[in-house]
Amino acid sequence: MMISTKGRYALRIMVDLAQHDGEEPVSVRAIAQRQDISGKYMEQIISVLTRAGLLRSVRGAQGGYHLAYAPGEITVGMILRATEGDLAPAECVLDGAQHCDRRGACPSRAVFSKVYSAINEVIDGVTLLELMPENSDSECGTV
Amino acid sequence: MMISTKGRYALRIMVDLAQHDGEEPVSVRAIAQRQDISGKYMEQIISVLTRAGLLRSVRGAQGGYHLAYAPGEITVGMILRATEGDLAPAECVLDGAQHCDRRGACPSRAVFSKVYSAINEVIDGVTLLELMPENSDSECGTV
DNA sequence: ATAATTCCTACTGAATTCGTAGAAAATAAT
DNA sequence: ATTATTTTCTACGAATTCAGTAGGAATTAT
Repeated sequence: MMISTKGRYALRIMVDLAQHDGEEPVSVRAIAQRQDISGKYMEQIISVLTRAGLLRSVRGAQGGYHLAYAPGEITVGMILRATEGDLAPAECVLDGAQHCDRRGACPSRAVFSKVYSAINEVIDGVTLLELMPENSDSECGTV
Repeated sequence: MMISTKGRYALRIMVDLAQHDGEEPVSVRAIAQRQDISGKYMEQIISVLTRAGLLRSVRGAQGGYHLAYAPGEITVGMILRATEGDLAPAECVLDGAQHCDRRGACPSRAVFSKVYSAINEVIDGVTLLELMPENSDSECGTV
């Protein structure tokens, strides 16, 4: 179980915003109600997404959030990396094995590297556009 | 960062045992010294691997552990699943979306499913044999 | 018997996760 | 100008997981 609710909520939030792309900014409260997520918790997740540059905010009354890019330009990878951090199965994959001083015995690194690549290929290959229910071919519960 | 030391240690333990395959059983202490891992902690990890059927134990003095199968028949997937649990990015991937009552909005599931498959393909495709340093083409530090 | 070893279970400190809570700052509406 | 709405920031807390430590019971070669 490696992707926490933070990342999963982030995906739902982004899809929700994608569905209101081009309209007026959407408030935290509106998303929270639709998605049935704690508004206060969502606030923090949205703030991460905003700081990561994936969302733009409009402050004040009637304010809210909207996507910083078109749904087709935002990948699942961007969203998950912003909220969950890099999805590397081990540190050595990220830092180029700085502390891999295992006296030659470094069995895991090659596998972890492959896993890392495989994950990234998937999540960087899917955009918000494909995640939107109207474009999705696999409805929930039917598959 | 999703694979904890438990899983990483397990891999090192299994490789260590693979290198002593066919010899007398190897004690926890011996592996702990070679791998520089807390013996007491290793004990718990080894016990998991044993209960999972990947190791056989020999009790009493001069006892220890050895692989339950040939190195070529034990995959990284078996080891990681035994120690880390299933490497599913989300529950819905595992249980067939029992509690996926998201009023139709289930964007994440398809991606998570793909990630899951990609991970499994990698870890089920590598055996202990390939992880052994003498068979490994990518030495630590050189890649 | 004794020493070596697996086996079992409980505990702990630190970190992470999933929120709650409150208040400050900005802004549209009135 | 005041008010209501909304973002923004920061701190706190309960539950869980991680990475070990600790101690002793059971088993067996010597």
